[in-house]
Amino acid sequence: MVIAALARNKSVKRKQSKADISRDKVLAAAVQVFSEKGYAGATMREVARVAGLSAGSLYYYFSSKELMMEAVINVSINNVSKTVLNAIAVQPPSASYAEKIKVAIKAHLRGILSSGANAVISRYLWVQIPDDVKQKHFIAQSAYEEFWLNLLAAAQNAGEIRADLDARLTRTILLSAINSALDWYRPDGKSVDEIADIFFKLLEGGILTPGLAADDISSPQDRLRDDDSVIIK
Amino acid sequence: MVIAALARNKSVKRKQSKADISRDKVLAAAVQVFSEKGYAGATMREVARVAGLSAGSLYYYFSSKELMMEAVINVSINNVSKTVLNAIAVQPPSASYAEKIKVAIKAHLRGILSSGANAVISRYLWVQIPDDVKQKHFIAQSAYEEFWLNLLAAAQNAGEIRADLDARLTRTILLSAINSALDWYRPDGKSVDEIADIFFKLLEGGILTPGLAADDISSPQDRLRDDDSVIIK
DNA sequence: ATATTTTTTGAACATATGTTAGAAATATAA
DNA sequence: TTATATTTCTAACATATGTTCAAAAAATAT
Repeated sequence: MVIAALARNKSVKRKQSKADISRDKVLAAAVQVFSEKGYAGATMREVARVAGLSAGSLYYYFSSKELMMEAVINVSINNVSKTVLNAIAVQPPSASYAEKIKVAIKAHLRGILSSGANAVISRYLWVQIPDDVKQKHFIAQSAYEEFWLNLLAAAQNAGEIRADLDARLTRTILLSAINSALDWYRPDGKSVDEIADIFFKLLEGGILTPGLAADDISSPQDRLRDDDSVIIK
Repeated sequence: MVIAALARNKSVKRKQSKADISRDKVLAAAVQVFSEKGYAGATMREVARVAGLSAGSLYYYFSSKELMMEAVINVSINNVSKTVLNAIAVQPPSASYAEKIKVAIKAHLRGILSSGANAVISRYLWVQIPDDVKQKHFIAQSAYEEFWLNLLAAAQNAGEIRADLDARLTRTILLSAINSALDWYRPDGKSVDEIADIFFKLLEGGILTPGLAADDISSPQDRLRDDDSVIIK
């Protein structure tokens, strides 16, 4: 076990043992099943079936369902965060913040959609995860979110983002909006780049035609009429 | 049972029987537990505990967990969709599409956040629901989504929404972004109105300062350098 | 080829869960 | 009150699930 763990370490070069291959298969299966069924809905037996092993064998690699989940989350967060950080890193110093933000968005989108079977950081998983598992990965998660906050705040300082926006909330909404692609992205539909383009457009100009944006309007909830029919168009 | 069902019908006036009260309690408990734990993670015994009944008693009102879930989804979708349709209905004929959209967004936000314990249409529930249950409520769900598509398309025809946006995808992203509030909204943080305001601002002008929006940039994923450090600001 | 280590299996266990059914309790009607 | 219908409880069932463990199988080393 200890030796296998050492050999598994990427920095130690060695012929990939059978265990390494199996571990990868199991992890991939776990990603798939957990993302499809959620934490509670996923069963060890199904993960095993997808991985092509028997249920008992899973415990040779992950000593509990919780630990397995932990590995799955790890893979997801690191995947996305690495993809984004790398994309930003190769930006030339001359790049504007707006350009950096665009690159980051595209990379994040690519990151979450490329994780094989529909990625996983997803919120529907998050809510079901046992608290102690959450805690551990809260750090990695918030480090990544901090990165975004810094990026947006810096852009705001540089005057490239409107000053009247709360950077923190904007980041939250922005990331949520991108992550939501996990819910509706279909490989047979629009490409990742096409989707990214739409996001860019929305961020650049909003959805409303310039000059026609409506002012604040009084909230209507005070004067409901139940029998009113609704006609659009 | 049949009589009770009739009495429960809102259009038949009658003293609210004990069953009606209990059914409401059970349904409320179900909403809470399902939204906190997801479909698979929720147990009938916990729903019973929250409702203040024994597990067996639940079956007097819902003959299976699936049927219970169905009722929960129903409540959620109808809640939100009614709130939004009403809000739109009371708009004066003179209202612009931009105004209508604003009202609809605010109403939707209010709708999902007011559903007692953190609402439920949420996507993390959706993915876990048995297929046959999904099917039934697919109709209500898509009717509501159709409403949004019509609203956006009409606005686009009237020139109030930029012509270069795909109405369908814009709707999907917009609704997802708003729904994501379910994931991060905290009653002790910003108010619903404050959040709605941020959404308005984003839709109106995007996040970038006008005039500084960057042009398309070459995708960077081809030239990764792994050892580059990432410096923001 | 033999011995040793690594990987996988299959059956079994304890527990949790959805569900049922009859009895008990409560409310309603006569 | 008595009789009837409604609502709730308790205990039990069948099954599903996370997990364990000794043995078999496969890989590796001697």
